[in-house]
Amino acid sequence: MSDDHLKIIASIATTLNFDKGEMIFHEGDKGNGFYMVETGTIKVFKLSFEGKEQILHIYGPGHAFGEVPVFEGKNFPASSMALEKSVIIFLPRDKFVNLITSTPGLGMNLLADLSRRLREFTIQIENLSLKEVPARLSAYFLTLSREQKNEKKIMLPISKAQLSNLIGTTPETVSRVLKKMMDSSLIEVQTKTIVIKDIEGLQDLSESGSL
Amino acid sequence: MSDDHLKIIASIATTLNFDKGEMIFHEGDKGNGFYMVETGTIKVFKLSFEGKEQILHIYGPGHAFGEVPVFEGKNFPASSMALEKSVIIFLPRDKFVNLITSTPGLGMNLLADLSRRLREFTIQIENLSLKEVPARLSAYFLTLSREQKNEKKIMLPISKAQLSNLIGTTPETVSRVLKKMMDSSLIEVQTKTIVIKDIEGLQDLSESGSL
DNA sequence: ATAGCGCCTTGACATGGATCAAGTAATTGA
DNA sequence: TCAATTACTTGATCCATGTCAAGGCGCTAT
Repeated sequence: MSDDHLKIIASIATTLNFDKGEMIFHEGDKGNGFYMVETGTIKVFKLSFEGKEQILHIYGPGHAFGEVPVFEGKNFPASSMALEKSVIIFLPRDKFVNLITSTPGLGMNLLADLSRRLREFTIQIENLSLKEVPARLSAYFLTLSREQKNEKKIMLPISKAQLSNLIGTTPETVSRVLKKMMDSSLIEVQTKTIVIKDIEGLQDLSESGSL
Repeated sequence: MSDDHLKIIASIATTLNFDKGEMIFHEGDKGNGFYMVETGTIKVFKLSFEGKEQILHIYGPGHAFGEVPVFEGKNFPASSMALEKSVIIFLPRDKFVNLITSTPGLGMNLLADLSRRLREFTIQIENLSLKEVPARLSAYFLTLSREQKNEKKIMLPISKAQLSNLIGTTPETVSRVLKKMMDSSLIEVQTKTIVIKDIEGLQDLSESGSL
């Protein structure tokens, strides 16, 4: 979203504070507006009947979320929680809709934003359905490596437990796969830091391979 | 999408014919426009390295698809194939963008459309990650039952092989699970027709249960 | 009709990853 | 800084589902 649009939005929005672990909205709630991360980190996730969690997104500063029900006039398809102390901008539905219709260009930006998210879901579905855990983990590290410019040394922005819920597995499996990746000299792990030792190997693994 | 918008679109679009099995676009192609099914059925899908397929959408008459790259200015994140002889409406990118910017209201409709698709993906991810095959199959039957108004007797719109790719499994597993569902008197299967005998049981199964 | 070809079913087997349980490391807060 | 809580690791076991292989059913076209 452009800076101009951000300023317009900020001027009519309210800010909300959330502590770590606090819920921002629940699946099934009426979608009453539009949210944006100002500081902190949030997750958007689904819980199964038995309490298992699948994370759909992790968003940091500048990211918008929770718009889907605004455009559809329905309720939230997933829940959201602050992963740390966070400041969230909130824009009520009616003001937001006015804004879109009165601001040409903003609509196109939103279309692009939703499209990007559809693309990401496409990849997530592909990963869950067509790839095994080692491939999903490698793909995640490669994504982090691209996002953080420090190509070889990446910082995990979330705990390994959250990571396992993001890639659709368990902490135990993540732990075991990380070990195998170290044994194969693909990476080195130090708590929250991962050093990529063999980026080609990681790329192969993320596409097809097994360990 | 409203009838008015459909008419406007039809007036500047071209129509394309596809035979069963013909590709409409390939993952990675430049997104050069926007498609809509006029007659027939199409699938949007991903292929893994090893050739395994995950179907993302199955669309019939009236459904738009392939817009994501238009808004993003990138390439297709998935491929599309006609599942039967189909007529497809195609609108080139530049004409489409003009149309959106010059037609207030259309943008909001598109936002709603993309939001609906995000919601569907959310459910698909939940299903793949948090539910087992019997739950996914039941959920699919319940969706069909809602879509087709003939509550108890539903018609499979696709082959069981395609169905297995849609719910992220194999024909063998579908076959076995269907058998178990018959043994439990949840459904009756006659080739392409499914009769729901115990809708409550199916609902339980789609949420939590195993057979 | 019936031959032939896909689609579907069934069985035997292999395996990735979940779960349960116990121990170890790392953070947090008083 | 140390205790307490939480996060992570490791091992043993189990199970759902994938894979391979063979057989049967049902369309479609001649």
